[in-house]
Amino acid sequence: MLFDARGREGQYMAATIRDIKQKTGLSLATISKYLNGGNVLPENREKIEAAIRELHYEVNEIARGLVTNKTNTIGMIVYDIESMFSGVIIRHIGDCLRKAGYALLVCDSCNNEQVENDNVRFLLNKKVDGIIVIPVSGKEDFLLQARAKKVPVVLLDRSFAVSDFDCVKIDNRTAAYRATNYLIERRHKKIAIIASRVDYTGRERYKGFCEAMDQAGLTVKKEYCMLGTHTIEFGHESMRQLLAMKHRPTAVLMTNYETSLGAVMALNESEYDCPDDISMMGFDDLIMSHVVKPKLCMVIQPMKELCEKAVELVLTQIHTKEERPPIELSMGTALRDGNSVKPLQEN
Amino acid sequence: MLFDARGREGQYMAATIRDIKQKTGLSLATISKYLNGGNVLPENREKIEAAIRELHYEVNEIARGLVTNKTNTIGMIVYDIESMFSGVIIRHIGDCLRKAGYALLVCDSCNNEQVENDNVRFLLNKKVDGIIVIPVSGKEDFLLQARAKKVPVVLLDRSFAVSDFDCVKIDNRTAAYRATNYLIERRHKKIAIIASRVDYTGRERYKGFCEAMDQAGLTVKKEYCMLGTHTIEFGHESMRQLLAMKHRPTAVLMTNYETSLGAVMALNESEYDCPDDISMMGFDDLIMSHVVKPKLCMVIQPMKELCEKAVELVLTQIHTKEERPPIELSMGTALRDGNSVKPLQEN
DNA sequence: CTGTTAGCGCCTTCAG
DNA sequence: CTGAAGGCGCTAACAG
Repeated sequence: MLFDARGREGQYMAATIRDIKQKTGLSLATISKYLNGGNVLPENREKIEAAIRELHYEVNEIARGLVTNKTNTIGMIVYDIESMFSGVIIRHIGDCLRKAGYALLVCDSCNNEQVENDNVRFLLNKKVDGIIVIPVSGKEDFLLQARAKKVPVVLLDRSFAVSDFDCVKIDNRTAAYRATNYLIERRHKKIAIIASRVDYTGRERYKGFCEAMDQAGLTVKKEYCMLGTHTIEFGHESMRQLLAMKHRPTAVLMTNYETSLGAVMALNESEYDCPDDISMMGFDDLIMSHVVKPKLCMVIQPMKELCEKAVELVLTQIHTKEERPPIELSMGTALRDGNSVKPLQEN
Repeated sequence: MLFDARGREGQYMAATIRDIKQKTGLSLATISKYLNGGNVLPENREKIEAAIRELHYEVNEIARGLVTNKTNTIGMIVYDIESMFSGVIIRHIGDCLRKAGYALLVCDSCNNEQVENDNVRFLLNKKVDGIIVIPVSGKEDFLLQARAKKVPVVLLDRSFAVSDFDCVKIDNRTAAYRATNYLIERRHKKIAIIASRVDYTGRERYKGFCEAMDQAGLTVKKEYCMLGTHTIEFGHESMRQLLAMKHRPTAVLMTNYETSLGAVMALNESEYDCPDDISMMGFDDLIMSHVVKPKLCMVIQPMKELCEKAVELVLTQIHTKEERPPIELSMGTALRDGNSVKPLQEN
């Protein structure tokens, strides 16, 4: 049995502010003030610091949080932790937050709205100061609990049709519009698209695609529009179907990372060659474009900037008490060249 | 200004156990007991449940944790959140934990020992009940703080040379040994290896490689041994160098996911073809093998089982107070066939 | 089964 | 600048 300075018994008890009170003879208030950066007489400061070293004292953030109602922690909810997209985002968000003196708490929604909902509860329970979220779908109900508790929320990458929350994303419609135009300019007419119909982002990209086609006087063939889930599987199956068609498209636009991956897989398993048999244009460069041969043409999102802005938004929400209307930031994208699109001849 | 039942004022105050005491006329103890699943008179239970609904009461886990000294939360520290390997692990760990009624708190070490160290502190501050960690390197110093506080720790995938902590991993030496043999059986003699010298795991795999070579009477050429960091960049640069050699190896063994990725990238950028010009064998199937052409031969780790065991180990540590010597679990691997290894002719 | 009384570890008024 | 007292929200003994 161990007994500490206060005569408590147990396996292990961390030193508390009281232990250092006992050691220094100072009052709790003085010590607390020191811990929070207040002014203390030099000799007292000495004493306190010595005691802290000696007792290996560390502030109990839980107890502190209980009274201050702050944790200096931001929660992040990603739709799918297995997606490389999530990994990159988390890395950037974490970096920004660290610099700002905040910690990050990550949750995985497993592409499941129920889990997503639980995640918000969990973070709220952990009393995070704010939440950054890449939602699973287009429904924002699960965020209402945060709103009710006045916890700042920022949407990242995927927003909702009409949203009441701060949001940082790319201009999805324009991005898809330009990517489609890139194909059209190279004389492609039979263009297919693989997009998510689950999230708002996917639907926006689909619209950009249609706009570009319409504007070029090209008809959007219904069987060329593969609208489904935001998954590798869907990308794979869609590409498989497209390749099996009697009238194969000459080009395919994959509008997110997962479906891009799946489509490439399907192509590799087939007897067809890119770009000779079919041209491909992807979304989101995450290493994969370098691993795959030929190098994919892709729409590039400014990941780091997106994250910086998202962090900036939560932190300002936290530091300004007054309510303000939600801010929606829309950033531009770039088109990165590759060898996966073959210019067709004038027919 | 809002005033709640107790006359407090402020922007927003969650209902507390006291509010429901006021509403029901019951004592704190009774309510607390109800909340913790104790037996309460039916009529009182009614009252309490009504009050909870009415006030939207939710337990404040922070306050609860302060007194129980438990959080029902496990911390997980991964060496690099951008690695798909991390994503897959986190998903599985999260699933297991959820089923067991525990929450997961994820930290990214950014491949940086300093950050790794901070992460442990962070988790300890958050009073997690246990920690599962995939370490950055072979040093275990950063875990001593956890040990000092008697917080259970389990190492996953990467262990240390001599470790004092529970650990779940694969039999790295045998895995590499078999992979090498696979190449040797196909008459390869000039075999190169790309491995990490940073972590214990990498060094073990290197040993397995050497053993197989020795046993087959083949010499391990020094310039064929690329030992460096566990990164895409290193894999890329190593493969570049190997391909540029006058006496190119006929086969390359990439001993982890990151270097496998990098090596494939380098190959794609080169004028060489796999398996005609060079054969390749990778580690860790994470979709990539399907995206890459030709399909890679790979060593497959039982990811799900690894995670299940890791969770099992932390939870038992948590639930049994007695100290016991550390357990080290070593699981077997499988070799998955592909088209990336060309059998050579009898020379 | 219920109520009372102490804390958990810390911060924050207020006097001095 | 310092000290004493009260409370954050909840649980854990005890009595009854």
